[in-house]
Amino acid sequence: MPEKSHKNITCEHCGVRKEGLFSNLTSGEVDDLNCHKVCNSYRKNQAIFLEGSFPRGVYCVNHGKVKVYTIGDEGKEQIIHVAKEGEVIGFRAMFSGDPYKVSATTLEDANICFIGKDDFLSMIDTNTHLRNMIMKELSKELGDRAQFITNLAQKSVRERLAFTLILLQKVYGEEPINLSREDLANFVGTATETLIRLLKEFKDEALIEVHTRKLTILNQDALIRIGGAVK
Amino acid sequence: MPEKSHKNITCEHCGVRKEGLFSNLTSGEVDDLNCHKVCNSYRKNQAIFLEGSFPRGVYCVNHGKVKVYTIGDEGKEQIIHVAKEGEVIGFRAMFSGDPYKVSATTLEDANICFIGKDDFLSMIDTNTHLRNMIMKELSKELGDRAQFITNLAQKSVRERLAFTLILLQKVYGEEPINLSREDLANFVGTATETLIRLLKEFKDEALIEVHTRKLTILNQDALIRIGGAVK
DNA sequence: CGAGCGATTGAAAAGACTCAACCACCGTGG
DNA sequence: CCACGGTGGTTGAGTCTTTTCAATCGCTCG
Repeated sequence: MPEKSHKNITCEHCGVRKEGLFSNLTSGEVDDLNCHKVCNSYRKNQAIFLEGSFPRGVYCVNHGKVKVYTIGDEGKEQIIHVAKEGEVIGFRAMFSGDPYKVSATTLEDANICFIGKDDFLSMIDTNTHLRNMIMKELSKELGDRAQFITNLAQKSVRERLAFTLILLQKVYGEEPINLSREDLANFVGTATETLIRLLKEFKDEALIEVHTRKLTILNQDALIRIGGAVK
Repeated sequence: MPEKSHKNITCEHCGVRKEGLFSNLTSGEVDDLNCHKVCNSYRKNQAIFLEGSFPRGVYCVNHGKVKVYTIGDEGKEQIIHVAKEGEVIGFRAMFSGDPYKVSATTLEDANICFIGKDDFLSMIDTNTHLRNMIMKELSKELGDRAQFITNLAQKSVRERLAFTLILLQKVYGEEPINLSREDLANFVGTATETLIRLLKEFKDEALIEVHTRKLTILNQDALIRIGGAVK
């Protein structure tokens, strides 16, 4: 269970709303959203929802990074996406009628607001703009995953690592990338040991800077040359 | 350019409509759809749309199988999905505002109806049921791709081939699976030679029957044990 | 009949994984 | 305060899967 936040955020003043699904709402719609949401704070490595369970609503990340992943047959995680501030997660399951096909867990301490399924769906029903944003987002993610699939099938681990670092840079922005080696390996789709060896290569080639968990990209162009551009 | 069909299909009598996106329409809605669609026939290996081009509408497969794929950096195809009769393809790009992120090409002679973008979008706007079907379908595909990603990252080629055969059996139904070795390899995500060797293994183990291009599954349970179930 | 494409086979090489050991750091409890 | 245990990170060696390259085969089509 998430613990109650001491400090509730109002959607109106939410600094990260302008980026995501809930941007461009009218002030009435923002009020509506605000009434229906509940703020919760999460500790690092706390589960938000789990594959196989039934969805009760959607989660809007106010602060902190979140990994979205599936568990393979051998119990190994495959990270599909790292969500940042402003992103709404778990809405796919609102429409499919199925239980979650993925799990979500915080990568650091986080503030995440919850909007119940009924409230969310009725907002969608009445708000054309929001609905279009959702469909656009579903479509965008579908395209992203097509590229992810192609990368996994056709690129070497070295290439995929370069690609993943470029992708993560977009998530972390100015801050250094901050993931455990295991999480990074589970995103790239490789063994932890292989990942560590390749990170060292990149460090030796002065493409990245490594401070324990914190990775900084030094030569973005070279990484793009290795891993290909994010489409 | 697709050639004109000699025999137009009417949506009302379309035998494959009941399965897909356009099932459960009122008869008025079916008439509406019928007025806006254009029937085309395609030859085997004919492109329907290409990655990078701008979408003009959606395609409803009336007869024939269609591969949906991306082209990797080295020019190699990665098949993402094989669409069968009744499926609507290319609708993702209706909402994203982007050009196609995937290409689609017929795997055999096919009849495919076209519905223009404006007509399609206005149907969505006015038809809640259709809209819900679309959102459900987008969501379902997103879940499928999450499993695809996990399989590629974590399973061996042998396991992926078994999984892919089970998947393709659902597409081909009673008929034998009928793909070139190269297409099958590009779906599994492996080299053609590796695929051929593994097919022989499966044949020697009496899991499948091979007649040149045509593959029949003899032992479904064993393949599921090897490759895991389709979620 | 010859060209050409798809399918097949063999051999060698490369890439990645596994396993095992070791290190470094951190927080805890004696 | 320090020993202890645990977790996450790192390294090395060996193995195995998979790819690559090259050659051959078989069939269809013009």
